Amino acid sequence: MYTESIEDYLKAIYEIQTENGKVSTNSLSEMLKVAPASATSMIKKLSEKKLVTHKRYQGVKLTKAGLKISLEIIRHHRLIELYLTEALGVPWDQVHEEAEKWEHVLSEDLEDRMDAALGYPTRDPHGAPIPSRDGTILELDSIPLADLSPGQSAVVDEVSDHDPDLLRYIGKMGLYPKTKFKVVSIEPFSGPIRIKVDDSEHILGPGAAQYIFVTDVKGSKRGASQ
Amino acid sequence: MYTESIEDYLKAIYEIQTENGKVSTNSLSEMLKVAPASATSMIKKLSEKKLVTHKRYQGVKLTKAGLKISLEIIRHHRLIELYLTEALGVPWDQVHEEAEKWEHVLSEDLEDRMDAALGYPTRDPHGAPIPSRDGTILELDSIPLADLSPGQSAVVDEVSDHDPDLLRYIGKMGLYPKTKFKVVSIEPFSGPIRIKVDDSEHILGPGAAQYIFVTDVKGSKRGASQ
DNA sequence: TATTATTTTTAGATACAGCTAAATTCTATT
DNA sequence: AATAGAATTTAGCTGTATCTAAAAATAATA
Repeated sequence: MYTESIEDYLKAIYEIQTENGKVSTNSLSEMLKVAPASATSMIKKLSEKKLVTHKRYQGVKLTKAGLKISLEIIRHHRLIELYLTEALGVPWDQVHEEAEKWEHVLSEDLEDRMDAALGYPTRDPHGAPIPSRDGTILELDSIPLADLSPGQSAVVDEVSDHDPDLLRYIGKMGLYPKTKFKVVSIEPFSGPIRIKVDDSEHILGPGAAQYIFVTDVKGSKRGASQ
Repeated sequence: MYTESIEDYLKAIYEIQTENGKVSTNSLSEMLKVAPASATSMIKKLSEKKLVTHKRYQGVKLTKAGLKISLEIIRHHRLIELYLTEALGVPWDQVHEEAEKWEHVLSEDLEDRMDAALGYPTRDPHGAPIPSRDGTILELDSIPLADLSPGQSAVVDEVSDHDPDLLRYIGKMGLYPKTKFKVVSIEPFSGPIRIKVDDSEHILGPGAAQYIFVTDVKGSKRGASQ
């Protein structure tokens, strides 16, 4: 077994790798809220344990072994998030924080029990795919809501789970995963977006629209505002 | 918030205090499986934080503040044990180990949700009382099964939860808390005990009978074998 | 290209919680 | 009361994960 800290780093590396491609020392230190020097020394340790490859001054990349572990932790995290909402009614903006602690202490046995109790789910409450036990994960091809054009309709696929305020904001509009909506208008220059959900209209800040990913886009695409 | 280690020590001190009275450095080091010197240095730290009182070479005692924290952790532990058996079907010999890890990461909010989901229970799966949120705990006056006399009947009140093998052994005989049984015979000199549970007879080693606590004793008491 | 700015790494320190070995204090026995 | 044995404490060391400050390497800009 690895330390909690090692697990946190591996998970962070996976997430940065997936979202941004390159994983720099700084990006890690920011995500984990530690000093850059701390990230450097942990990278060294991970590298010695063959969990990441690292060329000095050139970022890190997960090895096969490192990827496996990070997906295990992410599986824990997402199963727990879903379990907490389904079984204990925890609001979706709180489950991330709880799961951050629980993911490190979940036994294989309990993982299986939760999985079964939830009916072997594939998505967490924010729409993020839950990796399978053997370490495969669904690749999403959803796009930011901000990229849609007026008149288009789409279905919410996933929302970012890091900011509870954002989640409450999104929740207030009912924009949960699998919710269908239509774009009424988009003001240019990253202006507000008017959307219609279930016949009620909402105005969405572009900051939020960046973190809502959608799929099943229908309707003609007009020139997107840069 | 206190470290996991501090919480473990406080919990151990409470348990030893309750079972044995005096809490020595050695008893702590044994229960927590650390070297005596490690216990000494932690005792020093707890003393500085006013969580225990300590006179050199004379054992420790929880302060009011220390007692409060230890009961909080024990509440977590026992709620989690019950939750895992009730909600996820974890066998009663496994819940202790899981709870040892979970107790440290349970938020107040989740504590309340589990409590409510379980219907505000007062006992854990082993019959141990669950402290209330405000830090009160039921004092049990049950006695070891080993102290009963042939012919007496009683009800299982609590069983020790530390040894999974023992729990499986007890479980095989159906001696769960609230189970009524009758003592058929007790061989002298700490010999085996014959008991009748639901019309089926079992033989119980005296080692086990020491860790099963009973209440509601009925029938005449004959001279107990020393 | 030379210089500045940014990023990353090294060096050295701190806190935590554990360890062993040796010294101290208490308890029990002769 | 003296002493042997057990319990406890002190002293000093280890490993993990963090930090700050300074040095080195890379990237950006004049």
